[in-house]
This record gives sequence, structure tokens and C-alpha cells, in this order.
Amino acid sequence: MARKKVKLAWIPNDSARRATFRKRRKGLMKKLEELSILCDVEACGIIYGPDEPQPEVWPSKAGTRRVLERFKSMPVMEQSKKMMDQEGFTRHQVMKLQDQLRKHERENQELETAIVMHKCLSGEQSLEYMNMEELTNLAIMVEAKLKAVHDRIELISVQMTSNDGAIVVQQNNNNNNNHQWELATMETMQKQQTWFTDVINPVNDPNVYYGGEEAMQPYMMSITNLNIDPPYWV
Amino acid sequence: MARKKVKLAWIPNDSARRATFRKRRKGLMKKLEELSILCDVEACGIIYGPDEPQPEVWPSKAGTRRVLERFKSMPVMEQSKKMMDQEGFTRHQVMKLQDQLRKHERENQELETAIVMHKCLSGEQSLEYMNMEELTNLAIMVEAKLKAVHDRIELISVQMTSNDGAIVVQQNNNNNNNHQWELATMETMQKQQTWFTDVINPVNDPNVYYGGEEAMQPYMMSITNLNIDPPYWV
DNA sequence: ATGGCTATATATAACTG
DNA sequence: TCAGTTATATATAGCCA
Repeated sequence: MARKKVKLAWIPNDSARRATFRKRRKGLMKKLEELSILCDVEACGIIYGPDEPQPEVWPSKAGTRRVLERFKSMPVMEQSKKMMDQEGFTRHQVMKLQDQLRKHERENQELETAIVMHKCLSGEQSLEYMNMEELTNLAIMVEAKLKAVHDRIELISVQMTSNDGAIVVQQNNNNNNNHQWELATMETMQKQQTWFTDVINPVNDPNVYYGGEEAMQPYMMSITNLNIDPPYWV
Repeated sequence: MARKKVKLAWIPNDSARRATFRKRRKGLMKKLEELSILCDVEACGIIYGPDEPQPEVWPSKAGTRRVLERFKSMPVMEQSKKMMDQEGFTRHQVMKLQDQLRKHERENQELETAIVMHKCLSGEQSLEYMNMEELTNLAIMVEAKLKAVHDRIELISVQMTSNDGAIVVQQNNNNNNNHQWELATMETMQKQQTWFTDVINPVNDPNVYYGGEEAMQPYMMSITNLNIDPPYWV
């Protein structure tokens, strides 16, 4: 936008286009950063360069446009009684599709968070560069998993009122942290019922207090594996 | 950037910040569109507004990070025979989740394309500003629908070998366009079997050649409604 | 809050080395 | 191809209705 007003159209000249691309992408990213700083909003921009593997999957630009122009030229339906007219039908379809899409998007977010969680667990990913939203989602998922652990523990505690000496679960109440981990030794753990197909992990986090009346080996349940298929357990 | 040089920092004033946000987001999106048109690159920008349901659901930034640092500090499992160790398990889980995610992403793309298609049909959306990938996807979907139409027609043609004079489908062979539309009059159409619950649309596109031996009213099948629930038909 | 308006700050097209 | 320069086109901050 200088020296000449460029018309908004593909730049045929190859080097000119690449030059423009570099300049404008830089400017765009700068503005994006400014916006996020000025208004403190979460934002991201994704711009695939022409070099990156572009899905050149299909016909010519002209052919594609032609097929679609025809599509566009379709007129709206004529009305007909006892039947939904095309416009109403289309609206209905769009809403249905959008519902499905929203549902999938929710599910995808959960999947992505779960992937991150597992990667964090295996040490494959660091938390350093995650943004606020990702961290929040991850935290929510962790909280949910923790709650599931608690609920499971609760159930077990109730079921084990007739203690035969092999009980492995004890509530830890002497800490105001809401998320105390429930503990058990590996040995006794392995004698337990199948509700304990949940993974039991050793932990060495000094921030976690391992309460209990007897000297127990510090094992804790993994919060990652509550809803997954057997037979994966340790 | 006008009237005064603003320093690059968070804008404390509430309404000023929101105004700036609206203006700049709009400008950013415009530039993004320009870039994708000028250079024909795939690009997208994501900007969460401050108003949009930002999951402020949870504690402070610090608190969130703390929970997650703990998570990060979890050590890798010790090995155990007969059981998958945690790292292997985690890798397995990650792969499973990523498979699900990829599947969902494919499905989402199809859904999005279908939405665009329906919106184009109802005139709610123009093709003008769709980028190459969207157009390509849409074209692929249109082609698939057309093929489905053709297959259906083929079947019907075969089934109607004993022509009673009411046949409504004729192959149009005198045009080298691969996607000739099959034609029928509204009157005869309505007498047809239920394979024709597909929508029949009037069309006025001069580029489409309506062949046929008799003077038929130019109706054509909609390519949008082959896979959808009855009783939507015209 | 929203939609102009105008003066300026920025971005950038064309050019140069 | 790239970096720097310059003249213009755009974006937008502060105001007003």
C-alpha cells in the first residue's frame, strides 16, 4: 500500500509475491502482538508459507471456481406445501451441522488436553510455553481426574470397613491442600481387587505430603488412567 | 496509531481498550485476508475476545502454574514385568488420542464444508472470499454429491427399462462436460418412487445444457440432499 | 456501546544497491 | 534474494453524535 494502490488480487509475479508475503506476514504478526499486548487477549496467527506442504490435492483454480460458480448460481427453491422449503431446509441442515461441529470441537479440545497431559507425564513436553488457556484446560482436566481418584477412594474406603489388615487406602486429613493424594504400598496394592486396575505410580515430589499412620512406601495413583482400557496397569 | 503514538502496553481504560480491540481485530483480519488473497497462502488467525467465554473458571495464573508444575515434576515409572510401563503406556495413550483427534479433524473439515455448501445454496454466503483450500474442499464435496446423483440415476435408468411413457430420467450425452445434470419435469417427478425423495430444484443457469428429446421443464436434482433424513423433499 | 470523522502513525509497493 | 529508502496507501486514536 504505497507508491501505488494494489488491487486485491493474486500477485502473478513470483518474486514480487514472495517479497510481499514476507513483508506482510511480518507486519501482520507485529500487529497481532500489539493487539494481544494492548488488549491483553489470547491470540494466535497461523500463516503457512507457500513452501510448506500445501495440499495441492485438486484441479486447477479455474476448474474449481467454475464448478463452484455454478453452485453459487443455483436459485432459491420455490415453495411447496406440506414440505419444508429449501431455504428453511438448508437453515435446518446448517444448524444440525453446526451442532455436530461444536460437539466435535469440544471433544477435540479435550483430546488435545489429554494428549498434552500424557506428554507432560512422560516428560516429552514442558509446560513452559503453554499459554493461559491451555494451562487452564489442563488444570481443569487434572482437577477432574483428581476428583475421580477421590471418589474412587471414597468408595473403596466404604467397602473396606471390615478391615482385614490389608487395607491400602487411607484418607489424609492433616493438610489443607484440597488435593491430597491417596497412598498405598506397592505390595499391598497388588493384592487388591480389580477396582485398582488404575495405575499406581511412584512419586518423589517433595511438595506432596504422604500422610498415614504406618510407614508406607510412597506410591500414588496416577490421575491419568481412570477411564482407559485394561489391561494397562502397573 | 493516530493523533497520538500509543505506547505498547496494556490499556487500563476499559472502554478504550474494548474499542481498540474491536478496531484492531477487524483491521488484523482484513490484512490477513489480503495476505491470503495476494499471496494465495493458507492462513488463519484466532483471537479470543475478552468477552467470549474465557474459562476464567479457575484460580490465578500462579495457582494454575503451580498445579501444573507439580504435574510436570512427576517422574517416569519404574518398570514392571507383565505390564506396560508408564512411559510406554503414555506413548500408547498419546497415539490413541492423536488418532481420535485426527479423525475428528477430518470430520470437522467435512462438516465445515457441508455448512458452507448449504449456506451457498441458501444464498447466505458468497463464494467470493473463500480461499483456495475451502474452494477445493467444497469442490470435492460437490463432485462427490454429483457422482452420487449419477449413480442414483444410473440405477433408476436400469430399473426403468420397461418404459411406460412416464419415465423422467434421461441421460444427456451431447456435451463433453463431465457433470451433466439429469432432468425431469416436476409433474412426472412427483409420480416417481421414493428413491426420488432427493430434492428437485428449478434451475436457471444458462451454462447448463438441458438435453432431452422432448420439451421438458428444466428441473434438476439438488446435489445437497442425498444423504439426509426424509421427509424433506419438494 | 456504535458508527463516523480526521489527523497522524504505520505499513508497505516500488525502487536502489 | 535481500536490506534500506521513499512516497503513498492504510490503519487507527481521540472525538463527536
